[in-house]
Order: sequence, then C-alpha cells, then structure tokens
Amino acid sequence: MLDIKFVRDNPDLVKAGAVKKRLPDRVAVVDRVLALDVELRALLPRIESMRAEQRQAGKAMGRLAAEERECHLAAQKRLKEELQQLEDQEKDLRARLEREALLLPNVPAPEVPEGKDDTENQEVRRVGAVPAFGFTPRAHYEVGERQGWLDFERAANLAGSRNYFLFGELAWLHDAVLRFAADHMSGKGFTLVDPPLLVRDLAMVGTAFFPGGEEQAYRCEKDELNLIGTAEVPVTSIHQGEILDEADLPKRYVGRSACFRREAGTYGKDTRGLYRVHQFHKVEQVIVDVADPEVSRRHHEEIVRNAEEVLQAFELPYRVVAVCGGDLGVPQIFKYDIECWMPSRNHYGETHSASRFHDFQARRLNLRYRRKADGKVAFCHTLNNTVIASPRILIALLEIHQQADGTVRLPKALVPYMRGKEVLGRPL
RNA sequence: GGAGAGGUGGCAGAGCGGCUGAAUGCAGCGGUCUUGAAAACCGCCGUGCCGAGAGGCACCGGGGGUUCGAAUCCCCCCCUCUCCGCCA
Repeated sequence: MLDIKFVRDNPDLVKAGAVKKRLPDRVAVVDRVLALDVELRALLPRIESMRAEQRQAGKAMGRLAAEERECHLAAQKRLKEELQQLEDQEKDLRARLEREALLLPNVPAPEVPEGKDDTENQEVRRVGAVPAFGFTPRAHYEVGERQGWLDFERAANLAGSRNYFLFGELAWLHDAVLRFAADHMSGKGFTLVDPPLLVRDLAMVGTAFFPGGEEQAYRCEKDELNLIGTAEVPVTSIHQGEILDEADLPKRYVGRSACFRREAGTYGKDTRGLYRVHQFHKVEQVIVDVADPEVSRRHHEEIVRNAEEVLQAFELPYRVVAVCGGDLGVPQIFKYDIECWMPSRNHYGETHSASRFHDFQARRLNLRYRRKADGKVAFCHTLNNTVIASPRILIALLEIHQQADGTVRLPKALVPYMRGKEVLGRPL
C-alpha cells in the first residue's frame, strides 16, 4: 500500500512506476484513486460538521428537562436521517478507494533496470566457474531416477503433475540442505520460526500476494484459509497490528516451511523434473526494521550475502541479477534474484529471490514502531530473501556434483549433515 | 463440536446509555533536587483523518443494529481463558 498523500503529491511518479513494471492497467488506477480521494475529502467536512452539531445537541439534550426535549427531538431525527445518507456515501467511497488503492504498485527504485521480463534482468556478478565435465552430464531427473531417488510418475498418479517422490539418500539430502540453511542463519542471530502454513486473507493481502495472486494459492474455502506459497507470508505478518519498540529492531527471522503453489498458467513450462513443483520446502530470511532507506539497502545486501554464503558452501556456481522493471512484482522496490547454474537447462536457473519493500507491506499489515528520537509512530520497512528452497536446489546439487559413474559427490559443508557420507548413490 | 467468562491507550486496569477520548497505576519524555545516579516531587504523555491555523471528526477486538445520543443495550464474526467431548 502506498501512502495516499504520496500518491496525491506524486501521481506521475506512481504512474511511471507502473509503466516501468509493465503494468499498464495500473496506470489508470492512479487516476481512479485520486478521483475517489477528492470525492471523499469533499464529503468529509460536511459529514463532520453535521456530526459535531449532532453531538452538541445530544449533550445539551442530556441537561434538558423532559418537557423541553420534545421540540428538539424532531430536528435531531431529521438531522440523523440526512447524516445517515451521507455516511452511507462515505462508506461506499472508502470501500471503493481501498479496493483501488490495494492495486497500486510500489514505485520501483531508480536503479531498477529497464526491461520487459526476466531475459532483461541485469547481471550483477558471477561467482564460481561453470564446470567442464569429462563426460556428458545428465539432468538431475536422470541422475535421480537411475539411483532410485526420484519418482515423478507414481507421484503424478496420486497427486497430479508437478509432484514428486523423494526417496532414500535424496530425501535425506533435501533435509540436510534445509537444516544447513537454518543453522547458517541461526548463527547470524536470526530467530528460527516454524509458522502457520494456512493463513487468513489478512496475511495474504498484508504481504501483497492478494489481490492479484489468488490463482496461485491453494485455498481451503470451508475455513477461509490459504496455503502459503512462502514463509514470507506468515513471518512478515508476525507483528501485524503491533507497535514495536525501536529498541527491539531489527527483527531478524528465519522461517522454515512447506510452500504450496498452484502454478496456474504455467502449463508446458518446466514440466520435467524438480524445477517447477506444487509443493516444496523453503528456509526464508525476513527482516523488519526502521523506516530508513539506507538501512533497508544495507539489510538487502546483507540478506543476499547470507544466501550466497550458503551457495558457496554448497560449491555451486551462481550469479546475482538485478531484476528489471517488467519482472518486478507489485510490492517490491528492488529485487535481486540469485540463479544457480543448471547444466540441464544450459543456463542459470532462479533459486533465490531477495526483495526490498520499504513500508509497502508494513502499511497493509499495520506494522509499526515507535521512533526513539521523537516518540512518533511510523511504519516499518520489511525485506526478505530465500536462504534455500528445496528440492529446487537439488537440481544444481545433483547436476553440478554428479560424477561419471552416476554417483554424486557431496560438498564438504554438507558431509556432517549426511552423517559423514561423502558420496551419494552407488556406481552404475 | 457443546457450556460459560472475557477482549478498553505501550502495558496493567476502572468505567457498563449523555458531564468519558476515556479514572488510576506502571513504562516513556521534560524539569526540580543531587558531584553524578537512584529515590522523591512537579509537568507532559494514544492513533488516524481533514484543515494554513484555530480547531474539528473518527477510533474502547471487527462488522451490523437500537437510540436524539453507545466503550456502555441487541445481533453476527474473530480472538483469549475455563469446563465437557473428540483427537495426532
């Protein structure tokens, strides 16, 4: 949610932001919001003065003798009816304004690159060499199926496409990377959180997945709950409605959860393997802090580094990209993606996404803090980034570390998490 | 799932149709005192919206309703607690 005052003062900036994000239909939203805002503010003074009159008269009434009341009552009743009508108008205006305002996209930072989609994201840096194999490398699903670790066919039979069974050592590896990631973040002072996986609309709207993302979420209509697509949703919402003490900031959380995504509209895309699946697990870092763009920027760099450290520990080549306007979501101001090299795609594939929101989510969540300097209340800034998402990361691990004989070498960092094992699978 | 009790400012906790945006305590801020700190004492101290300002309006879990007037009465929902039932 944008500050309505900001929209009033900078309509062109907001529109330009929507254009940069390639959301042409949202440009018109700015004008609609402004028009409703004008209408509402024209109405308010009338309502307020009527209410003031009503209140004064009401107070006087209390002091009046019973027989004096009669003549005042008639006037009061008339006023009441008139007021009622205006209040209905006000309520309707506010509802429409709210509905439109939720559609306004956050304004992208000036340093967000221009571009229409992910092909125009700007590479920031590459780390680690793309390996040269002395043999023809196999795709992860081949490596996995040959070892009996993966089964997509049986999973599809009972759960539909984009589902998977992980067996044996691969299931353990899945566990190991998540555990490693949680440990890594815990060591940096992030508090581990095991959040609710089913949440009310409040949290979905608050983190700005709704409105707009309804088609991507599984919904339990009976209970009006939604399965989360990422721990960002419940973890960023932890302090929803609260006024935090500045002394308690920043809040650093590392959420660990299953994630569910319908992947509607992706038919025919990434259909093989573990890349795009309905259900996965993720360890996610979330920071809530004071409303200071400079502080947010520092946190952003910090959470990207945290993720990079994990990838370096996993000995995976990757690159960091600055996401361009057209690939940026509605709520973000700036976003880095981290992509790991995936031989089967012969390209880097997205494994991490680090977002900076400023107070966009906090406004929707009514997430505030009291400033030490002046005792005033302000909306927080929020950020989040993946630490590790599995099984997607298993693609890179299996493909990069596969050996000619069909086994998979474990990076040293993961060995302790696999009970000392250094190689997975048997030679084939 | 059934029966009861309750949700009030950062926290605790009064109020239960008009004089209550809300007593009181704690915390916070400013001051007096002190070499300094503590204690004591004095003052200030909710949030949002509109307005250049004076000021006005809204908000006592959320939404409806009754009433000239609702934190206070009624209905629905959400949450917390207690008892019963069921259950990993």
